[in-house]
Amino acid sequence: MSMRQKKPSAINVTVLERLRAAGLRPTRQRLALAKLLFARGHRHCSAEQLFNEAKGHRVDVSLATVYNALHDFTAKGLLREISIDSSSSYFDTNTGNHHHFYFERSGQLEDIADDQVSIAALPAAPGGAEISRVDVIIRIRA
Amino acid sequence: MSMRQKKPSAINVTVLERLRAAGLRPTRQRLALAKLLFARGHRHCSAEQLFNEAKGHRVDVSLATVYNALHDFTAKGLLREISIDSSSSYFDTNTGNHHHFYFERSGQLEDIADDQVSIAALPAAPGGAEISRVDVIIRIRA
DNA sequence: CAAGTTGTTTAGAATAATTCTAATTAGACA
DNA sequence: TGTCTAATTAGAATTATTCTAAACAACTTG
Repeated sequence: MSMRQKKPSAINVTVLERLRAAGLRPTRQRLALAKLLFARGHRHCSAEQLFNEAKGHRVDVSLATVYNALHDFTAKGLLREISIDSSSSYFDTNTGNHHHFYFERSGQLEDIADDQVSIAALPAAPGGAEISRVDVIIRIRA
Repeated sequence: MSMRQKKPSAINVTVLERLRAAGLRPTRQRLALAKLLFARGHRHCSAEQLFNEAKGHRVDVSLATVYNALHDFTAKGLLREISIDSSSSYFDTNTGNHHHFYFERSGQLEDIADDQVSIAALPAAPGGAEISRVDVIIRIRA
């Protein structure tokens, strides 16, 4: 009967279902992190950012768990990993086809819808190999 | 009169001139590294790779110097830095407009000439900001 | 619902890439 | 040549990330 016993809200249910559907055990930590990631619209997030956010929300997880969760989510297609800057990588909750603006000054990323960029004349992959994806990054200086 | 006294070859002269033109003091180490980088066609290279190559050629440089030189060369427009993989960055001797194939299996990069990829309908940068460059990376799985 | 199995979490150590520090060395130019 | 200043260096420090091995918790079965 304590306040600690949460009744499952809509967001909790959908997040839980997403984890299960992906074949990931919905543990406390994964649920909490997924909720932070997927609660509202799409977002870009580094491991460190998510870790700090979790701390802010009194979610007690280790940094190792954050890395594990991000990689597990990525492996199951719930996230997409982007590396623009060799100093750290970002995880994008938008896993569909799309591209990015990268603001060099702030290190921020912004999505560009797939249909905003049209690539004509993509060269064939050498040796008929399979293209796993095409990333377009538009770097903004100022 | 010793063998140690090298007479400047064509490549040495051009490399020396390139450094001077870029406003970089042509020190022994920078000359040796630039020679390795620019001797023949374009190439992609990590700091570690260049360091090992230097060792193989009995060029006695520290890893810190390799990093310094690569960053100095990049700052002066002699190289372009690319980060595809958050685990390490590559430096490309081709500083003109062009794009890349990235072979996920081997970690190798291959240039794609600018005219092989045509991007139509680039979105305007938010707030009229200046685009510093557009990178297209085609990832090859197999 | 108790026990067992397996997948997860964790703190902390370990690693890898890169940068920093402070002392030494060496181009440039008078 | 001597002086000035930038470049080099070894090694320590830092940062992002991964590993390790033990503790734990989710699912399953009895």
